[in-house]
Amino acid sequence: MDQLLDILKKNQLSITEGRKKILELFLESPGALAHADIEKNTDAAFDRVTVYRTLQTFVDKGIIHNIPTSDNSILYALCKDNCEAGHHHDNHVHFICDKCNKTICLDDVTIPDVKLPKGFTPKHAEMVVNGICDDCK
Amino acid sequence: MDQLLDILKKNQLSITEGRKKILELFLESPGALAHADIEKNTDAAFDRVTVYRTLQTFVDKGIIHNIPTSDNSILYALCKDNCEAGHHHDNHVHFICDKCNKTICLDDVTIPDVKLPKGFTPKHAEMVVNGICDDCK
DNA sequence: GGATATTTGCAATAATGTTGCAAGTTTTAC
DNA sequence: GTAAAACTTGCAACATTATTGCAAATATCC
Repeated sequence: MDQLLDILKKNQLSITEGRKKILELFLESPGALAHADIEKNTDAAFDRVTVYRTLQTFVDKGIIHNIPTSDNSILYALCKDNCEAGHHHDNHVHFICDKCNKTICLDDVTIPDVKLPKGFTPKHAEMVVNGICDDCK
Repeated sequence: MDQLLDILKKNQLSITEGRKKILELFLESPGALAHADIEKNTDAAFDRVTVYRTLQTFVDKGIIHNIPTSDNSILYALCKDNCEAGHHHDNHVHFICDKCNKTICLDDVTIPDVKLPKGFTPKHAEMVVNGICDDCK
């Protein structure tokens, strides 16, 4: 309960119904959420625009991060505590289950470094693995 | 010139203006292309629908593959020769330059295996690295 | 509690992607 | 080479997804 307000306050965001509800969804969800999931789970209580803006705000503040997927749907997931605005520590692997279609943050699996060709300087890496998750095995 | 027809024939596709032109763009381009890039570079000579369908056909045949990006735009890039329908060998890292915004296939950099938690079975992995490319360094 | 700042919802608009179908093109078979 | 069959294209209509301006509503600050 307090965790919600805590996160919003720490990021200097006004406390509003929409932000509380949407953040709650993320805290409850084991995996990542798409915009559509959020609309569904809030019974369309909030305008689509509000959802878009809230998600964008959360991304800007580093509360959530987005996950690239092979089918190019937009997914968002909670960042770990040590994420700060503009400085995500989301260098973990994301797993998408082919069966239940859930996206799971594997917080303990860090993305390995790769050796790039000469002249290339890496800044950030993303890694997404598809397969069968623990629940569906 | 012949390379174009070769690829189309090998994949049992009819030779049409649209397919030739779009495939030519991929052969000429050093990096990945978005649907918008293709429309721009063909002077809108082909209907949007045709471009969508052509890209889909190429993906189905394994001529091109799509690349997940953090900003969830859809990018397509040529597959290496050994790609076959349904069996892409595109297990290489993609690099997106923060400066010139180009996406480059690092064909020689294979995606490393990661150790997943118990219960997770991997099927396929994607890896995208952001940074500065060889041209912009 | 009231002034200020922020957020929301609505409306309009833009961008993106999909489907059915008739017309046009390519391929195949003769 | 030609005609039939198969496939591809363009158009129109539609669906979905995302963005912006602005007035009304809400939250914050004092």
